[in-house]
Amino acid sequence: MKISTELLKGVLEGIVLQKISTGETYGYEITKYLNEHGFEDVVEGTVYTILMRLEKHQLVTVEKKKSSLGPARKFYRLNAAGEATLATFWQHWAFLSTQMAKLQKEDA
Amino acid sequence: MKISTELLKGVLEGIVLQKISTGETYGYEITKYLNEHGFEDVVEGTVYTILMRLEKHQLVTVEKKKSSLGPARKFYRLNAAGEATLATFWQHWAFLSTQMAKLQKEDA
DNA sequence: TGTCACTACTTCGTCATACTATGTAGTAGT
DNA sequence: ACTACTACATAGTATGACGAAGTAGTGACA
Repeated sequence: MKISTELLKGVLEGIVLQKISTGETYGYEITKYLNEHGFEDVVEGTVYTILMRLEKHQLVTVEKKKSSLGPARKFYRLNAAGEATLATFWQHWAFLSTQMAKLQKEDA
Repeated sequence: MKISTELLKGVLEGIVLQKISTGETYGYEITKYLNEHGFEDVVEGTVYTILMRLEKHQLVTVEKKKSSLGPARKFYRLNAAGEATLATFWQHWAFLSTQMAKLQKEDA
């Protein structure tokens, strides 16, 4: 299913944070992961810009490691600020979901 | 709760469509409604730009009516295209919610 | 009469974010 | 050499929500 790009705004960053929180990972892997979990149309460029942003906002730490099958990978890990941002994200998401569910039932 | 503006992208338009679908209404009323249903910080300017967009995309019909306590109101109603867009919106929302719920549980 | 509060709509400029498109490079297999 | 896959980077574009400001109509009240 092709979700409108606008609907993904703000959401993708949260998903990337979530993915990183489950263990260090890198851009290419995140992209593949998203593509296999309902976000088929998310491309590398999008993921990399998010990762750059996370780094700029100091929510992650980065470590470059050589790979045996291709160029070096940049592994990302959440720091405390990143964990906090992720927690806030889920709170916002939960709140939004709740409100949306209510509005959808309203009247009908 | 103050939801990040980015998270609302695409969502607000859906909510406005939903609200209109429950009976003809106008900008000022929609704004008040949103403010009382979890979207406290949505301002008039935002709602009016959405309404303009809906009209431009021909998803609504508009009818101006005099009011007894203020300037005339522009009442909006969904047409067939609007109903279809609303239905699609809820499908996308449902899909997104489902995926998000899965990702949140993943690993943990 | 003048002022204020509330109702109601409009528009301009700004910002953040996702996407398009393209490019660079390393490794491995043929 | 060529191709495929892995991996990262970035310039430019479009979209949509928001801040801020303005315009108007009505009624209340001093």
